[in-house]
Amino acid sequence: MKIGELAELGGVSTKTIRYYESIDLLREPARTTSGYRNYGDDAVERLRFIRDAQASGLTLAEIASVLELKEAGERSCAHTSSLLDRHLAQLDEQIALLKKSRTVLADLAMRSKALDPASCTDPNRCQVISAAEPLPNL
Amino acid sequence: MKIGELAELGGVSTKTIRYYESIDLLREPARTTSGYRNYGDDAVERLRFIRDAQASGLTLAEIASVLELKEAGERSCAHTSSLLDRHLAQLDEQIALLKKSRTVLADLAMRSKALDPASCTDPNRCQVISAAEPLPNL
DNA sequence: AGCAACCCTCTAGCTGGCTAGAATGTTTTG
DNA sequence: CAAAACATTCTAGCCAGCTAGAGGGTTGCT
Repeated sequence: MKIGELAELGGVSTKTIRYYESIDLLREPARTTSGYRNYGDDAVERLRFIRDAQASGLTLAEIASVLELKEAGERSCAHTSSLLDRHLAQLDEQIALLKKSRTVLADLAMRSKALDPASCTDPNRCQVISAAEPLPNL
Repeated sequence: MKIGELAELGGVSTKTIRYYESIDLLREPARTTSGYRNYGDDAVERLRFIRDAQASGLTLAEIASVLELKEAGERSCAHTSSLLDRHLAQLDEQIALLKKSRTVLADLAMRSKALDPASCTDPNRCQVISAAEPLPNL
């Protein structure tokens, strides 16, 4: 199958496929005599795996490492599992941070509505924002 | 005050200050005869305002627009207020998305531990990941 | 006079995940 | 047999927010 068909089946663009190849996420496929990439059916599987793994929050680099391990004959799911665990922890952290931000931001928004605009005179300061606690880094 | 001192007081690097100037977030300061940037005390306020606003989740572009309005003599906090409201909505959306992702990811992680590794043989697929629902885009 | 610590401008690169376009070659369809 | 639809490689750019380095000049102290 040619790159266009693979792109169609995998739900990505041909450019994306070539890009994936360039970062060694997809192996170089066979070529036709005229130089066109010629994929087998397994390429669709692999592409979909990438898409699903990406949707699970793994970066392309991480996906590459999973695929590499699998290609090397690694039978265990431990690597994938630990990646997932790590992402779960990150996700929790992120959610906590966002919630904290939300609290502060909601506070700011309320304050901005209660303030007297006429008292807002300093061009380098904003009462709404300056008066608030700084948020944790996102 | 010279750039190094301002950087120190503002908690950023001198490179960052020059960068902010390059994107018109900071105005061009006066210069000494030898060409050094020479800041007044208000620069510290402005830099801190930028930092605080950034911590509130505003992008540098948005901060620039707030500062621009203030410089133009805008007395009302309406702009800032609406920016904050918009960010609040975005934040809520983001949190909801992350929570959804978290649920799916936790499910995946559990599944990966319950699976029999020996049955994981297809180098292009991973039972853990392929079996799951795709997550919403992050 | 020498040296460190500061400052200047300018260009280029980083992160991640692509996307766009130029210039060219091939395959398929009518 | 011509046109369209596909394919190729290559270079360059996007987003945001910086950071690094080259190759200089200035300031302040001894």
